[in-house]
Amino acid sequence: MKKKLVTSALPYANGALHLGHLAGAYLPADIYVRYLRGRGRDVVWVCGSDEHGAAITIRAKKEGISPRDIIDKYHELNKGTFEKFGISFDYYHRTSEKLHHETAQEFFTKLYEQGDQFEEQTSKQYYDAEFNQFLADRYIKGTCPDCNYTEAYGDQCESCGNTRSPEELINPVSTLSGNKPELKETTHWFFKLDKHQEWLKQWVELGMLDGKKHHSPRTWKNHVTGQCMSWLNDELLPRAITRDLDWGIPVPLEGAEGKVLYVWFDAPIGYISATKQWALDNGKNWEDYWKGDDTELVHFIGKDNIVFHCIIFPAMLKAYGDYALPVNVPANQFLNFEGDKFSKSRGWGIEQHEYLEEFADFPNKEDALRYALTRNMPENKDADFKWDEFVEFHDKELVGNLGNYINRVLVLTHKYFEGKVPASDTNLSEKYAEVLELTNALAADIESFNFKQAASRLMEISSWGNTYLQDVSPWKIYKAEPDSPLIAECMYISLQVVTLLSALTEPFIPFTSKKIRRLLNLSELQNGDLDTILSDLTAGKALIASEHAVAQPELLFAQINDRKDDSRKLIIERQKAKLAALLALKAEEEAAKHDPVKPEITFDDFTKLDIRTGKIIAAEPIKKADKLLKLTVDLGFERRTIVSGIALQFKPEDVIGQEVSVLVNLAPRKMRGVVSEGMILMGEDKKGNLAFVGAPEGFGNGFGVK
RNA sequence: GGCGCGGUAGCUCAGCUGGUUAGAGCGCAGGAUUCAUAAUCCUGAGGUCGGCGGUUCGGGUCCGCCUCGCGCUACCA
Repeated sequence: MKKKLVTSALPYANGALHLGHLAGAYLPADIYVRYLRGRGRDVVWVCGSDEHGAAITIRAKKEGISPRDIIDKYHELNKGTFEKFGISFDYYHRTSEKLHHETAQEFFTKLYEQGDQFEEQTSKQYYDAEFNQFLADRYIKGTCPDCNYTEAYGDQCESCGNTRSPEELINPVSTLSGNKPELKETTHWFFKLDKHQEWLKQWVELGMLDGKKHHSPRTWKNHVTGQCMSWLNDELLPRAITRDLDWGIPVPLEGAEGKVLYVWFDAPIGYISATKQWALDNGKNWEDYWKGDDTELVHFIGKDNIVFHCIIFPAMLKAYGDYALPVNVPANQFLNFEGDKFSKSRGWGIEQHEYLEEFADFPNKEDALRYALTRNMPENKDADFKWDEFVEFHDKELVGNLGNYINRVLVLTHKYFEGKVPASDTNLSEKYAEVLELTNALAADIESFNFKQAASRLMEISSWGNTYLQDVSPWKIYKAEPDSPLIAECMYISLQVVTLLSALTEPFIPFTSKKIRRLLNLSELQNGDLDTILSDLTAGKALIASEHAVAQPELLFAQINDRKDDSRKLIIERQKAKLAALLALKAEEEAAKHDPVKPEITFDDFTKLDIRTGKIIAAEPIKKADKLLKLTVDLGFERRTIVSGIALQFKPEDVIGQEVSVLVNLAPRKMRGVVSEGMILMGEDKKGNLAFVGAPEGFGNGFGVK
């Protein structure tokens, strides 16, 4: 069996993680790795904090603390929270470590020395003269040309959500000095991704690498292959891998002072440095897990990371040479929260550590959440986390099905056999048949990354147990014939199934698994134990021996909708009340929202605008543009072609004859190949509905609007 | 406009390379049972598999067109 190297996306050490993150890249990996350990596989699972990038330095500046303060805080928080949820990384590293800096620099240097992997490009970028430094996109603020939001960043406007580039911003300002930045030339290194396009395509589409079969593409998820192919069928472009910034990994070249590796270049190398550190601490050789034919790499990520992990990082690894490429990248889609995206700024959703605090008095809260997230994992499409579903999974499946089953078996064992596993000469192979089939299916589900289905198999197994108990009904037999061997047989088999469940639950709900082991009075599971149990099951052997004494029954889960104790229910009610309050607040804000009044201008400014009345006399759609209409406007003294972004709301035939106001002295601009000579004035309401602003019918064309 | 993913019972979702009467859980209706946390077990009702057309002996499953949802991307002077 080959070694396995498993990675989970490195969390950015600039904030806490929410439930969606857990369900996306950490919980599935944990299930997978725990399972592999149980099967006795040689597996290493690494992760760590991603601690570079401009977002961290900007935040530090804003809060008057150092970047180090921020990354230390969130590294500790995220690491600790993962531990509390039983997320069992072998190593949780951080990219600010010296070992990582060295590893990333060495990686860069080796590619650089090959001569044909990188190219230098010089371009003009904004520069802050006072601080003597180039400005990363995030360091530039200005007015968004789309929505007039005055605090838009150079890479994105947080008000309208559109992506930006710094040059588009109106009145750009450096966030460092507050001055207007100047454009200045700077040189950066670009990774020539285009060089790798051909083999990448072969690799993703056919699973072929260097003329050999590397993996079966059918085992990859549709949306993963799909997104990769949409990139690979297009033209890949060289990507900048350096930035002008003072926080990060210095570019290890002469004359590259003030430049660092771009975070996305250094972050995935974090998987390598984490493995190195783990190997150092455990007396292993990291290269055994990264290089050669005896190892398999699997990346667990969210869908936003697909391109990095399936195209860019593999290209980097291949360019370096020797490294194994991932055999699968089981990216999950996104988890929403009660119908909307998780959003820290809007307070929508719940973070992992918040959950632990809010549910402090909820018994088995870790497994309750792990289970709910697993059963509703966004494996192939976006999913929605709802408290009602959380309650349902908990009370119906964990309590009613699994917990109840185990309790029934233990109670009956004590009732009829003084807490000892009875003896029986039944044919286990025969009795195991259906359970074995379900168990094999569960294992296959995990190995093919179908964790949602695998979790439901657990329920099928305990459901089989419940049905079996019901079919035999030992309590009925007991009334007529207390010494019947059928009772012993039934309990003997049921105890085997409970023992099996103690191991099968481990990857999913490890805290519960541990409890079940304790109730059965069996030792804690070790690596490889699951494998032994599965082969015993296959061979029809006993998993728990006759005469073995089990512990006193104890409930594994406390029902939420409990008639006698509403404490758990109240916790859920509190969460729901929070949601209702947020929704009310949202509606209120929505109603009160209005665009801020723009900065004052002079009358002279106003008179520069030449606005005239006009009438649309022709209109036609523009090819390959959803939102644009090509309009011909009669201004009385001339006719003009004007391109207007109204096609989503107005059909060409509806606007002909429309009276409009036109800004006529606006500089012409070409859009989708059509030159627009002016702008039609439109009113726009909160929902984006548009209305023409024009003189009444018959007013006449070409008159000034003042 | 381009690209990707999805549209299957009231709800949440499974259905691999096409093959007999389309499945599960929850919910609903009826029944059984009392070992068990009002838990469990059985039975039942419910779907023209988004729409139209095509390939095929046969299509939820393949192809084309259309439509709706989500995401990325271009365009909103």
